[in-house]
Amino acid sequence: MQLSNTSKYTIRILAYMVNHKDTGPISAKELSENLTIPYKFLTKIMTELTRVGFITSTRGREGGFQFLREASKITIADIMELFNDAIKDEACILGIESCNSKKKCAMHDQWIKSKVQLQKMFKESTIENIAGKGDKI
Amino acid sequence: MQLSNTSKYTIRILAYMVNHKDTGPISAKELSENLTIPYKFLTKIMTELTRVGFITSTRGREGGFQFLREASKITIADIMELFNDAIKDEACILGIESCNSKKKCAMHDQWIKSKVQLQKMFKESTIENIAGKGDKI
DNA sequence: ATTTAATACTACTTTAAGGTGGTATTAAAT
DNA sequence: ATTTAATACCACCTTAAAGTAGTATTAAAT
Repeated sequence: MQLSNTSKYTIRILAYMVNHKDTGPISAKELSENLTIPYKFLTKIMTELTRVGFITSTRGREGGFQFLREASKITIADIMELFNDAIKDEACILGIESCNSKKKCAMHDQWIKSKVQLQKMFKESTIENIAGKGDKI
Repeated sequence: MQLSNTSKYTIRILAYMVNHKDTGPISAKELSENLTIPYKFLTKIMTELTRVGFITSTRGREGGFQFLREASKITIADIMELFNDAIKDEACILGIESCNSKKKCAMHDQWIKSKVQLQKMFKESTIENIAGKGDKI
């Protein structure tokens, strides 16, 4: 019952990028060192984030990554979606295919309540608005 | 962001057992067939549930499994705990070791709210009280 | 006693996530 | 032109969860 490492890393990466967006492209090296994320794994993530258009990359010396989509338009839910980590509407907590409001699993009602609240939270949390919060850790 | 298959299976198994507790021991075969859980994987789970004292087993013909601990004393949180699936109090959603109320990660406040609600839900849901609910699916 | 139907145990295979290594490509700085 | 510091790509390794296979043990029914 937790996020994938890939989603966790991505959130921290993008939040870091918001907090350092004035000084030109940010390199994978800087991100890896400051966020203690394995370099090679991080570059794989960055390439993917570039591919889907969250960020752009500039190759070569002085290159790195910058936002393409506005940070206020990227939600935690978007990131979870990207890495197949999302809580889908139809997802049954007991993994039952045919579970829905007409034919419920044993935990349906409890779970619906929690699920809606979680989904809302993840959807309302944008990279922009979390980046300012929290301490530098 | 979901339960492990092992936890999902266990919840369904124990709920089924509550709903069929009058007719003596329930065999792994019956559980496997009625819940469409792979037989061999299910027996592994049953052995574990026996080992930790949720249920007892009787070997040999006419044998099977029965509750040892009362179903009203087994919560979803207990099951998640057993299979290393629990949402621990100190668990940071971004996976940061040193994250706590004094030194917060960027998502700390949002997550705390959801986390508390989830933990409460899982703790208050006992096998006994979910077993009666839902449709037979 | 033997058969049958059950659990228990041990070891293996498969799958997906997480992580690593090496090389090609790119572009600024020299 | 060459060096240097960056991303991109491709293939591999590791780990843990999920699932499978075979055999030993147990006890009721015959």
